[in-house]
Amino acid sequence: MGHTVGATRTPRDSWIEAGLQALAAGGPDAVRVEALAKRLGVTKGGFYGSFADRDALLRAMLDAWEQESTDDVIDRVEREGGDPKSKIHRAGMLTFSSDRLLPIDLAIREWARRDPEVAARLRRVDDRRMALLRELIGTFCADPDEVEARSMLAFCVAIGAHFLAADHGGRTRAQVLAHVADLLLDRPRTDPGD
Amino acid sequence: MGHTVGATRTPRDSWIEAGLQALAAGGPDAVRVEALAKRLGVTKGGFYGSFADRDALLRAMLDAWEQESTDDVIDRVEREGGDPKSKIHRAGMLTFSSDRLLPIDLAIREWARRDPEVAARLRRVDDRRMALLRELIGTFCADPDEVEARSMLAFCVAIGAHFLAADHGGRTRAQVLAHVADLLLDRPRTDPGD
DNA sequence: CTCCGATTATACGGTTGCGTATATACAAGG
DNA sequence: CCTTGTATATACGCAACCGTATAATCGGAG
Repeated sequence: MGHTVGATRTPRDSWIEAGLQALAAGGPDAVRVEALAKRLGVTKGGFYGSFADRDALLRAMLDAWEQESTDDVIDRVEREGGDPKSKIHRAGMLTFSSDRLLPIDLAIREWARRDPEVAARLRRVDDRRMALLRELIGTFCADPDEVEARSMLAFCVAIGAHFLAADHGGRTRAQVLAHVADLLLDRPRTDPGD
Repeated sequence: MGHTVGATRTPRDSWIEAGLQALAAGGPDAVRVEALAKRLGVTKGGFYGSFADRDALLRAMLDAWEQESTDDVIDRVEREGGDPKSKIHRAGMLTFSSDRLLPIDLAIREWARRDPEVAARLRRVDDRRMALLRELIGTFCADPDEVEARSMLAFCVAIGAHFLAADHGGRTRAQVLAHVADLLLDRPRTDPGD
């Protein structure tokens, strides 16, 4: 009876990856089954063998993203070591400078404002990232309230810079961000008079 | 011959306002002519008397938003006076704490990432807001680079806080933001040793 | 009251997208 | 080579939405 394994011709992961690319490029509304099929060079015929419906794909996409942008990133940051400041930089680079993860992250942030289930997942991810930030900033800043404020600032800049359209009066965005990093990650100053 | 003015039964502004509400709630894709008509208690019949097509409505919505969130806000901030710090707070309140303008602003920010015309409008608006921030922060901070960095930080927090899902370890979001405001808007410290 | 012009309702054709049903093509077992 | 099970192509019904065409409706002028 059992003839073979029946290796899917276009595996489940292909749909997920194409879906994440579409999400990054055009938001949740751009994740359309037929468009993904076209992009993969097939028709939607095989889609419903791997997923019950479009919603199942969206959930699988969120699962993949959550995995990739928490465990994977944090593991790598911890494994490669370095001082706190360079760890923060590396964590930021891995998620917010990756051509792959950054657009997905931003799209999911927009999505989360309108879908509670997505918001819950984003909360889990952001909590882990903030915990990492707190831990690292706490190594050179004593006041817990100020640690929290600086972590919030660092996180908000990492995200907000991509939603901000303003110029900086001759300066490069990168130059301004370098100065911002100085303000947040140098000069421990917990209180005037040290 | 001229019989009357022909006052539109559901004026152009009604469509624009309904469109902005839909945009705030569901993004650009949620601005659908028939849905707005239903919301206004009419059918789409009269829509095409006020607008050439859906795109014309979208442009008119952006016009109205640009007007309302630059001139109107800035005029009011300047007219009501006060010290720089309270002006910044008032400007922030007017745009980023308004139940009306805030969701529209965030939706347009998402939209701008995918539509160059929207991005150009957002740039105009953000440039004016940043100019105001620079001017106000410049009143108590001497170094122009640091003024720029602090302005960037303030703006990024105002936006980013709404895209951030993390908790703050027992603290309220408002408490953290208060400490953030202290860091950014107090303690002029341009250099250690003043 | 009657007529007129502008506004809106209704009906239509075209497009896009989801999910299902049926038929075809492919890879491996016998 | 033929059988068999799975993956995919094709075709279908359904719904939402855009923009247009035509008919009904409303408010004021005469």
